[in-house]
Amino acid sequence: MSVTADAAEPTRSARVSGIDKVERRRIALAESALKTLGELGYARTSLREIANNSEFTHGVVHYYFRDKIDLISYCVRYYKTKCAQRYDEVVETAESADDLAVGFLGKMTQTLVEETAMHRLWYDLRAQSMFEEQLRADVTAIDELLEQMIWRILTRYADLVGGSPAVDSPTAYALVDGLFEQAVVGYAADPEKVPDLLAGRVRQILPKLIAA
Amino acid sequence: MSVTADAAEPTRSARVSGIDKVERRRIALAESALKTLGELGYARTSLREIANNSEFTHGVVHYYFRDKIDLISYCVRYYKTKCAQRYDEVVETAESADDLAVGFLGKMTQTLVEETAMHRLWYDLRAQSMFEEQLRADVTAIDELLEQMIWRILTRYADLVGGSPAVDSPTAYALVDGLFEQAVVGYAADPEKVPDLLAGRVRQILPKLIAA
DNA sequence: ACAAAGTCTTGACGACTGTCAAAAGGCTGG
DNA sequence: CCAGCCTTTTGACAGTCGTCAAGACTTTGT
Repeated sequence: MSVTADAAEPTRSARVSGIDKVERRRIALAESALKTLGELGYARTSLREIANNSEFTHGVVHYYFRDKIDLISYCVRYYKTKCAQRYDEVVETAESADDLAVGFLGKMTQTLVEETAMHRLWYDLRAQSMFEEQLRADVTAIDELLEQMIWRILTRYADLVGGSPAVDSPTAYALVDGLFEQAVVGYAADPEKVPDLLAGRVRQILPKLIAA
Repeated sequence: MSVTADAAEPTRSARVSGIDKVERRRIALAESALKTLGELGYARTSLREIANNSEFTHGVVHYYFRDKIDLISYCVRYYKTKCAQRYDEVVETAESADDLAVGFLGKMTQTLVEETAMHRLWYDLRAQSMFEEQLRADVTAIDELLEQMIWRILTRYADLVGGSPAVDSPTAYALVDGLFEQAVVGYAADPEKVPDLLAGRVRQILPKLIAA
């Protein structure tokens, strides 16, 4: 569906080029919103703050999005299209278990460092979804995407190492995610060491998830 | 330090029985606040809402706590004294690896079911602490406590099984916590199956964390 | 070039927030 | 039993929030 907007639909009979323009505006808004959300977190981010940190006014936000949840929800869906295919290239090009492990861990620490804010926001939103029903659907959708991503890596790893996964897909995801979340939470306190610690720990765990 | 209050200190020359009374009031407020926080989450909980769901008025809250963060922070510290010793009895009384595993998993699923709201709040607060400095210290303190708790269980388990831990303490905690958080997040969607799934998964993982 | 549709700005609204101060009530020591 | 401190209530404040409407501006079809 590619980030379709069942949203505010501001223009009813949009011209052929207009619908693209609207979509572009929405994406621009979303990207700006994501920047602010990543810095302040869900709770402390207001629509006015989002508008302030962008080239738009707060009225525009409500013109392109029905309400706050609609915007956030759109942001989340937009974000997901970017995040879950992060390791796909590594999975496809790796020709040995070590290739895969090194590539995977490299990408992982890279995104931890370069997109810390976005990961913070993700864990924030997942927590918020426990209290706000309207976020639930989008959050679980992303969770499934991430789970599948980890599963692709693990099964490929098993292939290369000549074994098979010793745990099911949700378990594998929960374990890796636990390590990653720990790294995201602790990153602010020690940006130097945390990435390497994470890499080492995941590397240590990976083989344990494979059975001969 | 046992939930000491470097807080509002409302009464300066409190009578000997007065200081207890103040502390009791604080605890009552905190317990009521935790109930509301557990239901609504950190962001959506206001001081007035906390007061409404209690026998006190909103003025009293500010009489016993300097501000909102002071209250939340006190709640968190109060909560931690209850949560981290949950498995201690099991660890001490278990005489076989199976004893320990069964007891541990039992308590774990029990607290998942009976104190879901409190666990939701915990993951919410940990996420918030990434954005709100004032929560950071208390949150990491609890995290360390929980880590030590898991470590006690794992080392005891290793003893009983005649091996030694194959991962370090932070890793073990991150893995188990990942599984538990997954269960907490998913509990609302399927309260029937999630506890058993969690138990099964942890049981599957435990032996993998031990080296001969 | 004109009218219509789309886009954007601005200002306002009601509701809610954390915080505080003034005053009333209650308890205890003398 | 009264004075004085502790506790609580109540009402108000300044600020922020999401939302919306009225109008101005811009683009487009004809």
